[in-house]
Amino acid sequence: MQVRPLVHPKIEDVTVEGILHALSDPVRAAIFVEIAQGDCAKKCSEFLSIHERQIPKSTLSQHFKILREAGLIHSERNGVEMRNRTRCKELQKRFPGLVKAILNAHRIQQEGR
Amino acid sequence: MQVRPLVHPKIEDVTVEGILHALSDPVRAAIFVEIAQGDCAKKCSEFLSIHERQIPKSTLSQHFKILREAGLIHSERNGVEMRNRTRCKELQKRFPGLVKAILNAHRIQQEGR
DNA sequence: TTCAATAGTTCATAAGTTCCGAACAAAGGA
DNA sequence: TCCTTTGTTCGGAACTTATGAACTATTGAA
Repeated sequence: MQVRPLVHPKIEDVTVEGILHALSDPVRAAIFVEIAQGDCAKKCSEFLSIHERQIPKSTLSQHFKILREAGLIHSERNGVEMRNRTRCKELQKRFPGLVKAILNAHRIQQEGR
Repeated sequence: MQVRPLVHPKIEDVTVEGILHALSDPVRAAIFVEIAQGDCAKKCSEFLSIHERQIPKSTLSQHFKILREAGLIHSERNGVEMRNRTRCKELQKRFPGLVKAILNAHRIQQEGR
């Protein structure tokens, strides 16, 4: 086994399909919402438990990979852990209003429970 | 075999996940864009060919089912064919700006080709 | 009323994707 | 060096999606 380098697409290669697919999963959407809300980068292991659900770490690792390769987050290895932050500013330039509308819709849906 | 009645969720049961999943497929996104643009209801068979691609009709039928059950379109049997229109107005009330931002993002992506 | 044509659905299965435990890698500290 | 922590990779099971063949349902013509 060998650990491959992290893949971050160039902003012009980011697709709507990729973004929608990544955020159509409730766990990934919840992770992204949390990363977007916090003002400092989050590490992966903070999400081993989310919304009263335990996520195995191999699954979590895949979720981060999908968010990263969709262009939604930027991940950086920092010693033994990983710092994740959103690419909202770049995304806002490429697809104005998209990420904001999705986050807003998720908030509306949460509130109606 | 038996043909089951069409399922249209109540607008309050429509989820962001469902919408994003439905529109994360390029064929479904293209179908939805076309239905949204036209000012009259479209029938399914108009999409047997889309973006230079031939879609088998069983596949097309599944795509319409997914769009319908995600709450994105309303389908009505009209004689031998089906009339499909979007539920944009209701969706705009439930998740303001969401559908518009997605359609806009798809347009931006199309233009950059 | 019977037949054929048209539009779309269902079913079975093949192909593809996702989930998750076990083994691994990489970095830091004792 | 060895242990701990954090995250990745691998492989198989579980789930989802795509598609051809067979079907239903409606219409119109003979």
